[in-house]
Amino acid sequence: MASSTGSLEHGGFTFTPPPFITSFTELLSSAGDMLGAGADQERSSPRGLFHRGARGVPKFKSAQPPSLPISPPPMSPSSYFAIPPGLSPAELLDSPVLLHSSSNILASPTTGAIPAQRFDWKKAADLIASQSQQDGDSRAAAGGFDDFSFHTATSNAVRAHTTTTSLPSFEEEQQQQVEKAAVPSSNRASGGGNGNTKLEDGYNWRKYGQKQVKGSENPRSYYKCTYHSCSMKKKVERALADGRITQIVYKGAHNHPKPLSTRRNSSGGGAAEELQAGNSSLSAVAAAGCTGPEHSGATAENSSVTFGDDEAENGSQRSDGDEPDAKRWRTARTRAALQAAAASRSASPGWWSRR
DNA sequence: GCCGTTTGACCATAG
DNA sequence: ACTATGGTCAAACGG
Repeated sequence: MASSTGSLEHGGFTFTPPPFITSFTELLSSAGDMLGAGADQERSSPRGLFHRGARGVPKFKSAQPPSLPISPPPMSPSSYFAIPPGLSPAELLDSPVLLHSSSNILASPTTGAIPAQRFDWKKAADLIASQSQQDGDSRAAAGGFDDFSFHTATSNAVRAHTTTTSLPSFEEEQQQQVEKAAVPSSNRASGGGNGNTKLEDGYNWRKYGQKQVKGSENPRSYYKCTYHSCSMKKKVERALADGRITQIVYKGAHNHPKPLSTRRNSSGGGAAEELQAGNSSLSAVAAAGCTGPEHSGATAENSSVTFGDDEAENGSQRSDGDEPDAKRWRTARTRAALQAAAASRSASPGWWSRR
């Protein structure tokens, strides 16, 4: 649905990208481009800004050179970000807004952690200004974002953005969100068995792979939502140096509400606690659709669901959280694995022939 | 024993 | 057909 590239609205807070921005990645890439990265785009991204993924669907590909920090446009952040009257900063902490910071974009992906206290707008502006000068690139002018603004909204849940310029792929079931973030490594899941896999978005994730991707010095981790039958996945790129997350790409959609955060996992506070403590950090959101992936069955087709509803849903959701589901899922998976193993022992092809 | 991460290998797709 | 690359799997490992 067209809304997948449309406005973001949450709790009276709306983000409407300009028509020329067909995806947040593009937006983010544009930021990099404006910093002079454009000339290196092809080099840093062998397959271009977007590369073709499976089934010919354009997939996100960051054009950001590995060492180039994502920076905000050289304009006053306040020009496109403002807290609507009646909306407290605390509420914003749970709103899927997009913010830029000097080296990252602050936002809430699906839940929205906005460590506002960590963000220094002036610093960001100064940085971008200096970088623009350094590059001598006129594209760094703020004009590119003139049409880019946050709007405060009053109520209506979803204002489906009926732009007709959305990419077909975004109209399909899969939604991808790209986040650029800077997350203190101390907040990250601490390897081993008890890592907090909730990260900051309130969902439970299980890491199922890691790769060193071409064109980036940062390893990319692959996560799946542990919720039973949820197809949501995300890719997280983390800086080797400090462990900060440099990019998060969401793929798919949650088919369940956000799990309750009242339960603490073995590693300490849950996502909610982290958020409230303000030391978590997912920073940017770039929802490919106006619905967050957390919406039940939120496909691009039925994305006219409200974030507000989601929040309400989260507050009153059933008590069986996702942990049991995760366990069930795990158990089922283990069982399946055992069965497969048994089968392979009797038959012959190994696990590698599963496909 | 449970549960999540790590890691090497395999597969799919694009060029 | 071949190569490069990204995505996924699952055994091994560790807390």
